Amino acid sequence: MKPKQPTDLMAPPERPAPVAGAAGRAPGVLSEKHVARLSVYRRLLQDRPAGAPPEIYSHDLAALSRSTAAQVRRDLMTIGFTGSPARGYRIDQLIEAIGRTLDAPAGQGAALCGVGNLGRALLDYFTIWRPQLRIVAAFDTDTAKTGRVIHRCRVYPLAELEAVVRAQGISVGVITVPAASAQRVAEMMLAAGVRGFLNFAPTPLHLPDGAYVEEMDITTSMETVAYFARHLPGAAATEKP
Amino acid sequence: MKPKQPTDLMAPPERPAPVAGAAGRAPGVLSEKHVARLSVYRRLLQDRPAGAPPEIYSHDLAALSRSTAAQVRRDLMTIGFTGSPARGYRIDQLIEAIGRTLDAPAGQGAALCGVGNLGRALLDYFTIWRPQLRIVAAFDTDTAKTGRVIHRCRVYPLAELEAVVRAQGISVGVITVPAASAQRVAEMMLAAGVRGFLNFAPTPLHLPDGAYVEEMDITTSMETVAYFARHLPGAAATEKP
DNA sequence: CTTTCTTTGTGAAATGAATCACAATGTGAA
DNA sequence: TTCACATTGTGATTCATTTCACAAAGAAAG
Ligand SMILES: NC(=O)c1ccc[n+]([C@@H]2O[C@H](COP(=O)([O-])OP(=O)(O)OC[C@H]3O[C@@H](n4cnc5c(N)ncnc54)[C@H](O)[C@@H]3O)[C@@H](O)[C@H]2O)c1
Ligand SMILES: NC(=O)c1ccc[n+]([C@@H]2O[C@H](COP(=O)([O-])OP(=O)(O)OC[C@H]3O[C@@H](n4cnc5c(N)ncnc54)[C@H](O)[C@@H]3O)[C@@H](O)[C@H]2O)c1
Repeated sequence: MKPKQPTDLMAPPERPAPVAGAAGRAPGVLSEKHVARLSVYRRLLQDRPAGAPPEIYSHDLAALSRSTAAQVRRDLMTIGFTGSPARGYRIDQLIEAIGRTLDAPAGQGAALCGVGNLGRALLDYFTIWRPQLRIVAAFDTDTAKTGRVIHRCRVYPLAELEAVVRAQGISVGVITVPAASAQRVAEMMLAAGVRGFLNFAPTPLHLPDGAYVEEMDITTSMETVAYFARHLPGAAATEKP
Repeated sequence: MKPKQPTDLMAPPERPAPVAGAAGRAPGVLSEKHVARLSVYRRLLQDRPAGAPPEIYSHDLAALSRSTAAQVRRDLMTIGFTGSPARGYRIDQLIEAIGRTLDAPAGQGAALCGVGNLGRALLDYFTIWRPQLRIVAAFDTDTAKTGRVIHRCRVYPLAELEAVVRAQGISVGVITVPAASAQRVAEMMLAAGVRGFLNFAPTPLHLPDGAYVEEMDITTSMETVAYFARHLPGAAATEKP
């Protein structure tokens, strides 16, 4: 009946507890929500049609991104970007300012582990990607897949992970291996110097502080959507009457 | 200089504003966060090894799911599930209780639109899926893909969407078409009766209240991970010195 | 030049979510 | 049977995020 963790001899009762991907942010570092919204703003602004005006108001950017005008202004405030009351925000400058915050000046490399159905789709998707953040190496245990180049990305055997990650200074890892291997592969990447993880396997990763993990849990997202499809205001619930 | 939205003649200044997928929840309906965590709890409990004990403590479930014991207890409280102070929570009963909350008693059908790289990977992934929530139809404009059966799922031409969705009472839509088509395809699905959307296209969908949308923005997730890989406490930032 | 707009930037307030902390519970050991 | 103790359930509290609301700015019209 003893608990696994015997009430931590001399620490306060309940665990310090990780909230999001990693431990509490350092000062001056944005929150996950801010970063995510800035990423969306930038993409929407970059995707604008050619003839569009060179400025934009907070409420127009809000409408594009399903946000609110106040939220947009707050977000831009956090990166110290200012506009003019009469003309709004300069789009080209805003894109650049977001880039200064989000992008690594010298670029950043990512590695993908598990070149299966999903891994190949992602490799394809990210080839058409800006040089600031690219998948520069892939790894798999299947010898039918290693040694080849898929979607311009070389696929290495897993044994070479440490060497390749170190040599290329890769800091981001994308995990698309079966659930049973995800934890082990993540630890290998961490040991090789990877600091940020995007995990598609349906198992939460357990990594120490000093690693940031984002769970892309498609199963949970699907279940969430299904739940709200039934519980929306005015939904007669898809249940037998 | 006139704004697109002329300060809403008689509504309060700034828009009511959608926060998450849809409008404010009805009373008695869980929050997105609660639903997402419950989904994770259930999957972790179902995936337990055979010999594991039939009960679990909040702090053990918390450790599995990267949550906290207090959080777990709160979540179970919201669905009215109770355990015993001495033995914890009965796992079989808990799985069932979560199912009563998350699953539609009569099952729920989903449709996938866009059978490309990502769409095929998802079809494959969701074939091995419990009957409570299944992808029962796929749609594409490419005649090379329609008429066939991929991963046990029939692929229909887009023109048949309305008829098939209505006939099968499909309530969930998965969007994996190119960004330029996403909004149009979503509107078709909505018109046919789909209420919940999982959008993989890198453009936010604009649907009226009465639809729930979850954006699976892989690009943004990737940029977020890259950002925190550089800004973790103790990260020397991947920038040239 | 002055008036009339609309918008920005931002303290202050409101809302929402996570955490704390502890009384109540009940089990197993003595 | 009684004691000791780890865990549950939950009100209260803290923390984070969003929204409100308004002073300040500046362009256009008269
Ligand atoms: N396919 C999807 O749409 C989808 C959706 C959500 C989640 N996922 C998850 O993503 C992961 C991959 O899915 P998939 O459909 O691509 O599976 P898959 O079986 O097609 O691909 C897995 C790949 O990983 C490789 N692999 C296995 N063990 C490995 C190891 N230890 N190191 C390196 N490579 C290894 C295999 O050789 C294979 O190429 C799974 O965890 C799955 O649950 C997939
Ligand atoms: N591949 C990935 O890993 C990935 C990652 C993130 C986001 N996405 C997004 O998901 C979407 C699909 O990506 P993909 O790589 O599978 O692209 P893809 O080009 O391989 O597939 C697109 C499919 O949609 C079909 N299609 C096109 N227009 C259609 C329409 N109006 N109605 C129905 N079907 C239509 C095409 O025939 C094709 O089969 C894109 O929006 C992409 O940006 C993909």
